[in-house]
Amino acid sequence: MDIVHEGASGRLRALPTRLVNQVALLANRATERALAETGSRRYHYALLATLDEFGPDSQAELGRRTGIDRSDMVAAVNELTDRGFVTRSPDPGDRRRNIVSLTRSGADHLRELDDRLAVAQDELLVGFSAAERANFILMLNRILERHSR
Amino acid sequence: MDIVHEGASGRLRALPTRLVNQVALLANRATERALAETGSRRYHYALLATLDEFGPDSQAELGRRTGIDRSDMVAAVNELTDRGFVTRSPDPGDRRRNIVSLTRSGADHLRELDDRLAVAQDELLVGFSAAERANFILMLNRILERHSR
DNA sequence: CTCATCTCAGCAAGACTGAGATGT
DNA sequence: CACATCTCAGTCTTGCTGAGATGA
Repeated sequence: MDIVHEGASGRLRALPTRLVNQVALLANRATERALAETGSRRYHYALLATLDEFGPDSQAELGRRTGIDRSDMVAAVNELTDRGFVTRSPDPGDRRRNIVSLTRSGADHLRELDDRLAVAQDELLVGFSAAERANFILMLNRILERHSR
Repeated sequence: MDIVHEGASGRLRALPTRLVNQVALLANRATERALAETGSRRYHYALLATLDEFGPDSQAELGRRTGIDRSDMVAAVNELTDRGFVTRSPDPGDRRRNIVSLTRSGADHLRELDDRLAVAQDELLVGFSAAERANFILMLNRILERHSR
């Protein structure tokens, strides 16, 4: 969908559910541009960032923390193991589980993604002061909090 | 994707491009619930609202105003004509064009969609004061304006 | 037995591309 | 000729469902 603003109807310009979608589209374009040459997608970043912060975890738990569906997790972890960014090994204490761990090279890759995504944030929020940006993040988090219970 | 907030990593909780996507997911769920029994989707609403505000228009122009792709416009207009909400007729002045017009019954349907979508907005923005809501809409519109040029 | 985990196959919506036919 | 419009066929990504196999 092309981002329409100038010629759009008043109803549409005042409809939060639509505006959020239009902005999400911009956000995704910026993200895709930022990650284009890395071979990674946003869900790869979510996985690496979560492993970095919480340490090795089962696929099910990673799904809960990142929002990635159990169905899509398999392929995502496969892709990261193929590139040497994570390892997958059976949990000795619970043989249903795979324990996914971040490798050194995965941590390096994560840092590169961090840098590139920072650019995408700046692109999306051009013209926002630090305070406005913080406020925007706050409002989004408030909505998510309200709906996560 | 399940909306994750509590257990998510700090990086992800502070990443606007991701937060916007998560909120868009909530927005879409609310919209789908709201429109579920109407037989219409959000792009139908965008079309009807645009026709109501700007009057009969060609498919190409409707695409520009709503952001619906030329490719998807054909089916969308078909669906609305099948339900009697719009009519499609050749433009006598430019025979490449189809002129799409809102019918009386389409205008009635639009009003019903308006009501239902108002509920979805309230659902998405529960707990927001009128001022906060206006501010949120403003920030989203600022982002869209910055990127539409 | 119930429940959790991992995996696979496949669906649906939305955004988008390429190309052809028609007409300006 | 270049260009705009409408249409069709098909792709890609993302979020999701259902079901089977394994094991706690």
